[in-house]
Amino acid sequence: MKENNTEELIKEAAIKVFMAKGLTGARMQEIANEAGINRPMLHYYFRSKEKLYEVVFSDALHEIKARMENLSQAEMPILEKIRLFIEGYMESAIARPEFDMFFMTEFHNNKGQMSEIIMQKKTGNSIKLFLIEIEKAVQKGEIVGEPKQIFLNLLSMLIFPVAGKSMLEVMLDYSEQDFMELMKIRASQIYTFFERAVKP
Amino acid sequence: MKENNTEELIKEAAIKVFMAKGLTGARMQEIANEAGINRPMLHYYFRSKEKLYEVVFSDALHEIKARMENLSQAEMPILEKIRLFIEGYMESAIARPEFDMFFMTEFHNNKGQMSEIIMQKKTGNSIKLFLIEIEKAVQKGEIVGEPKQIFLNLLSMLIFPVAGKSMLEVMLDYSEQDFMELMKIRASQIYTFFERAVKP
DNA sequence: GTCTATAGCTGGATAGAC
DNA sequence: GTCTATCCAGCTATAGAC
Repeated sequence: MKENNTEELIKEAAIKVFMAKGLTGARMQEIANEAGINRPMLHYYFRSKEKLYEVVFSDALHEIKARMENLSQAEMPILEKIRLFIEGYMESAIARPEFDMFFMTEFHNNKGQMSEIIMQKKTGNSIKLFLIEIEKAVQKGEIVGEPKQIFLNLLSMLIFPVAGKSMLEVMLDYSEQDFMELMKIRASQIYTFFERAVKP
Repeated sequence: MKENNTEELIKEAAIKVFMAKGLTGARMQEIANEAGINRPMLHYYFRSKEKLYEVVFSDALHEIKARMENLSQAEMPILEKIRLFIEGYMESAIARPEFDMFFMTEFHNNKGQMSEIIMQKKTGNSIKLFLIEIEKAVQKGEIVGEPKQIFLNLLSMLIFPVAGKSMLEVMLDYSEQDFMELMKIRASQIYTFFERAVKP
């Protein structure tokens, strides 16, 4: 049963290194060290660096997709839906804060390929659906503002502080702990801010 | 006078390639192609890949620093100061949208080194000063909210859409032009949204 | 200053013993 | 399945002619 164990060990190590350094920045030696094994083992289990990366990527995509699909389809006021979405997103983001920056980098370095993947897996649909719901709510007068822009504001407030963790820690002179304190209350803070900004 | 010309040509090409692929992802050959010269010329002018990167980095830092120091020190209502800051930031960001993502990546890959640079150049100070101004304004009752969080919301709305350009274009199925349309009206949209959210 | 040719190294991948 | 030794491609960097 050592198979599963080593394979899992490698994957965890690979997540850590690839998320931190990216595909080109990561070194197979570093992943091997992190996993406490030697380089040839990586190839034994995953054949090549690219293949290993693909596995890590596709696991992460699965989780990010779930994070984005947190919008309830039930009948309820738009602000209540958004409140639930914010809470779901932040909960997931606190558990795996590396993923936000990882995907921003992926899109940046690899726009074409990402576009194909998103189209295939229809991950973009849930986003567009969300936007449409906001448009309807604005038309009905439930909330006020320019739909695309307020949606962009919501996404920004959710994603940026998580993706920009390192940047903020340096700029604001925060420790990892200060940052986590900020994140814990963030869901409710975003909601309050957003609600004030869009309430008629 | 060909010196200046070629040197500038290389720098522009290097900005383009480094910003898109990062230090490890960029290839000297690609920079040479982009500049319309051959590889040895890059070394003739800048000695090494690292040195060339440092030049590009330090130019970009200079501009980003200016972008962040747009907060007027004159006596005026906090919301007016913020309005001017938003406008200044967006104007600069539209001219050089690559820089936002570049620095997020730099901080992410290189937190320790970035921390040293920021401390030396005191770029962090203007950020902290901004935060203090917001704290004062909240105390005086000019605006309402948790200072750190509303500041974070403002930064998010400014930086994320620019840094996440590629991500948003794919997710929302936007062309480069759709995106630019969105950005043009963004400064005033952010201000309106922010004002509604923090006005007592 | 600009080019061609080439040295030299880093790091991914594999052969083969155990 | 795991390790040591080794190969080889890709890339940075430089020597040297013009």
